Amino acid sequence: MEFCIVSLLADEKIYTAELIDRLKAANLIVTDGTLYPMLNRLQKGELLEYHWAESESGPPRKYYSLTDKGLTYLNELDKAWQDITSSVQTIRRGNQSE
Amino acid sequence: MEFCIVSLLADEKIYTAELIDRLKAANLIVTDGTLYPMLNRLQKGELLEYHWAESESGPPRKYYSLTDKGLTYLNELDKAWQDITSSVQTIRRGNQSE
DNA sequence: GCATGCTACCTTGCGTTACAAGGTAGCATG
DNA sequence: CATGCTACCTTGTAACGCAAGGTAGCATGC
Repeated sequence: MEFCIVSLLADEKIYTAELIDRLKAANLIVTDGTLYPMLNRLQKGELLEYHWAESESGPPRKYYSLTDKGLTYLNELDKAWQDITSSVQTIRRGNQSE
Repeated sequence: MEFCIVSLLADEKIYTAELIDRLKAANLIVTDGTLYPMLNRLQKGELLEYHWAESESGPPRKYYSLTDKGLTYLNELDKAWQDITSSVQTIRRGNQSE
């Protein structure tokens, strides 16, 4: 999940509702109660930063973007994800019989 | 994790220490404190069954195997895993830029 | 200009999962 | 028969995602 968030923020400044929409478009259902704590945590870890921007219709929004540190972190997550999928593939390869 | 366990038990009767070895061989590190509760849970859900078998050197072992219900469950997990990897791929595909 | 509603932010409590640590007991070995 | 190894299992802890609920800005309609 974190991997997906950080990945989406890699080259775009997005606020929470947009994030949810992007994830939904990829068939990943998440609620805002999941994202807000995660975004705050990542921001406190200096992996994300944000700036306020006014909305045309409603209250202002927090647009998040990746810091340099966050970019490094993304590369680690990317590697970790590759390791996991590779491991699962290894497990599954031995058991094609079902 | 559950997916890996169920997958490994699909065509072999294995006991816990062997399971840990197979997972380790695929670069997945798990402790027995993780597996025992999981195996008991799956067995209570009638997804796994076990039989005792004596060891040549030490106490008897519980050899687990998949039930029919467990096989159905494995197919669900397999589909779920494919969905997730597909979703992550979609997310990543839009962000090759870093 | 005030009430209503929508949007966006955030918090709290719950269930689940994986781990570390510790505990019991069978069996073999010297 | 004492020691050690193996195998089983439990307990407490931390992290994660979700559901539900809560605050507050801004727009809209009367």
